[in-house]
Amino acid sequence: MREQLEALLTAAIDTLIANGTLPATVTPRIVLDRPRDKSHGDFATNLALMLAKPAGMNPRALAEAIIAALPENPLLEKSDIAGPGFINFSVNKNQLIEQLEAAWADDNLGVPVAAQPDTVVIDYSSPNLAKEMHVGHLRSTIIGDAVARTLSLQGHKVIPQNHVGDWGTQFGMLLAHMEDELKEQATETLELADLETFYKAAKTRFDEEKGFADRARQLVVKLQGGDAYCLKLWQIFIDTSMEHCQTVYDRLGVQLTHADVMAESAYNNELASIITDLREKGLLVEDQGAQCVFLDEFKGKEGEPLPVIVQKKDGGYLYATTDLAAVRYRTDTLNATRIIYVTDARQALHFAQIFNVSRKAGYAKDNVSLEHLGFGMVLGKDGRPYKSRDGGVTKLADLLDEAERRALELIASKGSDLSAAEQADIARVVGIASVKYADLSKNRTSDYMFDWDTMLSFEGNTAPYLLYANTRVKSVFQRAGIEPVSLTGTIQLATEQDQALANKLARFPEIIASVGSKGMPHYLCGYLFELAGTFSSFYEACPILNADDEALKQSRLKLAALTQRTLEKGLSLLGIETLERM
RNA sequence: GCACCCGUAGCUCAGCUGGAUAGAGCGCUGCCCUCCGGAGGCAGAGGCCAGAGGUUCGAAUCCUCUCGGGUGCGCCA
Repeated sequence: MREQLEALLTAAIDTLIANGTLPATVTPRIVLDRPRDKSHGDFATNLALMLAKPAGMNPRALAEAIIAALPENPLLEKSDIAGPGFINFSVNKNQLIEQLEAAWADDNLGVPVAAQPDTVVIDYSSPNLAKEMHVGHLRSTIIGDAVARTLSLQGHKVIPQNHVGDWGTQFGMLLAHMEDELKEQATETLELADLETFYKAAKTRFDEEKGFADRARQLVVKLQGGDAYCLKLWQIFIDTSMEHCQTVYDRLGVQLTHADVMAESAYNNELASIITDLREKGLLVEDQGAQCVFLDEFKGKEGEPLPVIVQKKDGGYLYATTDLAAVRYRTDTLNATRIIYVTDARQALHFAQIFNVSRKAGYAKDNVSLEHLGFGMVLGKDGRPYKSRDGGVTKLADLLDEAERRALELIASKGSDLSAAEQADIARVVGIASVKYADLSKNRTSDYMFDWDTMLSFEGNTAPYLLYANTRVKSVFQRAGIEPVSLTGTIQLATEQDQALANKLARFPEIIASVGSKGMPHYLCGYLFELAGTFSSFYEACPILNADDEALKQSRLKLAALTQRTLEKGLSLLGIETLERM
């Protein structure tokens, strides 16, 4: 609907340029607002105000000209000029109904399939396998998953890449500690029940035990030199750690699988050629023994160009090198047209540099979009980075346990008549959903405060509220014994509330479009919350099963079913499971 | 020192590429249960959008400066 109107306006502007009303030099962005005030119509544009100056016209006169130049169309009921020169559009009611009927018949609820699908590589989660997943990995994992799902729905080819850290220097100390543990256990397989404990033990020995650190360094060199024994130990560790990750992904309802893993180490064989290539392209400069690419766009402490170091003076490679190799692989081999990185906002400079070098080296041509979707930190109620009670990092598995435990307490306290098993399952869904939704509903770019009470509340923009709203709509159908698919009548907009709900439902596709283009899942959360609220008002004011006549009843059932499907689809795009009862 | 992000109601947060009277939720106050799940609905109070300039027909939004908070900046990732 928005797209249709944008097309109409583009046509109108073209007409005005063709007939000389507007200078050919203007290339206006078509900006359409959804006015807050209903008296301003369904859409509004400030085009006339923007173009008044270049056209040398009075804004209101120009607005009239734009309206006159709009092609004949069934979409608009009327176009009014308001205030200094806004154009307010009212959409034809039949068009609104038609759109909803189309959405009704569509599994994707009217979300259009991209005309020119992108091949989107989305790099997210990417934990360091040396440790167990902790809160720090939560945001990347679930934001990335939500964006990936949204892009898939839009018909893009999505290639998730879990760029796990499996090759850092800390693997030396882990291998050294592992070697000793294996000797003690006298087995081929190592029980790594608690990776975090194992890591801490190795770290302690590295810091305190004499000789251990040296052994660790030697093992790194041997490992990176391809020593079979070291590789074997390393592989055992990596496999175990990956299994831990997969368990967390499965619990979180994140779609990542083993097939999406493209570890750092997978690029090992490419690193030398990256250096050679950069040198051939004249981008490489040796500085203090290190191989660097200097970028004029980035200034260092003294205002001098900042280097990106791609090879250390000892010959070792760095994460910048690996990231460059990854860009090349993603464009050359995966044919990406869009590469998205969902990482901590603190890595903004790093990615700006990588993107810059990638362009200069030709790893990413102009037709490839490189995007860093940064996100803020998870803070505790004290405003400091979120920590567990003992002050250490919180393991993700523990966090999810606590979420489920708290959800179960909450459900039990409501006095449910459901069986213990059902309650446990509901608690699982509600607990996980609450953690994810609390995160996804916040603006990605800012830090947010992690607060159990708020996220588990049934009031406000929370997962429990939306899950409840969804089941409540479902219950209308259960009570009436009606299958939504059996509904026959067409939608009618009998009252203000029917109309308000219809308008809200019709906006779903444009919300999806903005989530997909900006990688901002919180737009969808805000929309779902508004939709649930609009439904509540509708539900309060409009009898459904007791509607005045059968046609109205059918219409309202259809609006209700559409609301339910939209909620469920929206939540599924966020990677959130829904419930039949709660 | 330089760079990036942030500062919106008592609290937690929205505010979509500048747009019409700055919005939610919690908390607070007051209404609404002969009615499909009250885990609701309706209404009210609560704001110098950190501050000062500037650009514009129009600024929470863009530019400059100040104050306050966070983060990053050549051989970790």
